[in-house]
Amino acid sequence: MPSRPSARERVRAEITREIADAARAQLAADGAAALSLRAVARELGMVSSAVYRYFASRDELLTALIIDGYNALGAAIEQADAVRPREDFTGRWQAATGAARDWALAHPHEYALLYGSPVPGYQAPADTIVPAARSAVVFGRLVADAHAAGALTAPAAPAPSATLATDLTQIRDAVMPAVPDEIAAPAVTAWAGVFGVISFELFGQFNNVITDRAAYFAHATASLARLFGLPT
Amino acid sequence: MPSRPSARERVRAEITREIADAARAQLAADGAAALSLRAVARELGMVSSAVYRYFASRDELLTALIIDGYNALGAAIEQADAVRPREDFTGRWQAATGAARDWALAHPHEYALLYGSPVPGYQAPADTIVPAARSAVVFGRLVADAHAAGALTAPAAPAPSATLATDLTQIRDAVMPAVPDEIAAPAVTAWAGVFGVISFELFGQFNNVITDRAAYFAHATASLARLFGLPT
DNA sequence: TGTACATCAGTGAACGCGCGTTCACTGATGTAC
DNA sequence: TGTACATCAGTGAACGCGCGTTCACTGATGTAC
Repeated sequence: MPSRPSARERVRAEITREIADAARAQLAADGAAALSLRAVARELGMVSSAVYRYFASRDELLTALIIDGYNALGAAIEQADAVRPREDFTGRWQAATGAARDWALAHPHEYALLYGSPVPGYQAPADTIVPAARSAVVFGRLVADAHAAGALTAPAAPAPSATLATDLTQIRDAVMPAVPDEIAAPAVTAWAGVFGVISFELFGQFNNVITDRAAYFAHATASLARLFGLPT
Repeated sequence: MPSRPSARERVRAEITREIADAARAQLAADGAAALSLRAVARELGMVSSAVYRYFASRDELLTALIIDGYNALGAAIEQADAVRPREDFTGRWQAATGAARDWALAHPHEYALLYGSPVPGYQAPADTIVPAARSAVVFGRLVADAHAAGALTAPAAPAPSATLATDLTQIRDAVMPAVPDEIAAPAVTAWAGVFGVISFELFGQFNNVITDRAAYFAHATASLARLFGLPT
């Protein structure tokens, strides 16, 4: 492992990136099911077998796209959260959820790859776990910050059962330090709810139902924030 | 249009059903992307071109499966709701949401077809609109009943904006008679949230996060009910 | 600085597969007189 | 009741397509002495 990459290594990294970019463009255009190694190779003027120098299989290429997608979404949410004042918890919530929706609308096929139906025959490897959690980490910190500041009014929600408590302990340790179960549990639900609303919008469930999607989304996230006691 | 179906018509209906059943079995086994007219024909011992006597294209077969899926899910939710006492609104909510989850777990690929990523290249025709709304109708009636009985405490949610109000008027007329905007809006969000939680569970977002899925789901739906003022 | 060898990227052909859809046809089932 | 004709289900071959992956190979780039 040399301290500086050799010329060969730099070229290799460059072409690997080009392949991933071409694949991402194809994903954006036609969706994950239509993603093909041969089409990517064609796009780059390579012969299809050459791609195998860079990715061992179609699944490995797909994994790279999934990781990139989680990171892109996570980065968008992080940035939206970061530009708000730390104590403006409601503003951070609105910014973070809005960024999630904006990213999803801008990258519908990538969003579908991450949060839609699993790709048939594809098994996500362990490398995707950390990137997948990236957006949840931002959100968890927001909840933890708000709770630490005493900004959350304990929600009138049912107390989590004992079995659920062990799951919540893990979640707390990972992303929501010091947040009690009565807040952590509905916080997870609020988070899942946000993605539920985004998916409904993107996957067509709001066709013929909601026309002013942005207004509805703002209202929905404001409602969901109440679940864990954040005033909106 | 004869008053009684002829023998030929009955046979035709029978075989049409057999094709749809075989297609559904294939969908359940491998998912929508892997659904192929040829495989269905093979399964039934027909030649692939014969299927075209019954379905004009693969998309038309897919449409039939989607409609059947919405109807099956809708029927499951209807039935769960129907066996509870009419005034037990909380029980009806738990039963209806639980039935939705149970059906989704029992038919993951069908659920993915209805609520997951859109099938690439497939455009849902108007025939799917009514069946798609079937489960929402059950839920809307539950909310309307609870509101009429005075069982809903007006939720401390933000008032819907003016643009959103026109959408809510339509929704109210269609499925939630007499329910005011301040309740109808968060009710839609609660409904979307339920499917968000189900999708998170089914599509793998809870892997390494939630182990006791049933306990979590019960807690999540209890929380979500609060959004529109239903005590749990 | 120059040569010998090892590494690696990319080629091109091939394997074996499955798909949706069309079309001219055979033969059975129904209908009208 | 019996015959002539129309309707329709199902056949089999074909078209034209694209896919993932393997493999023996050429030729360029890097490395060790």
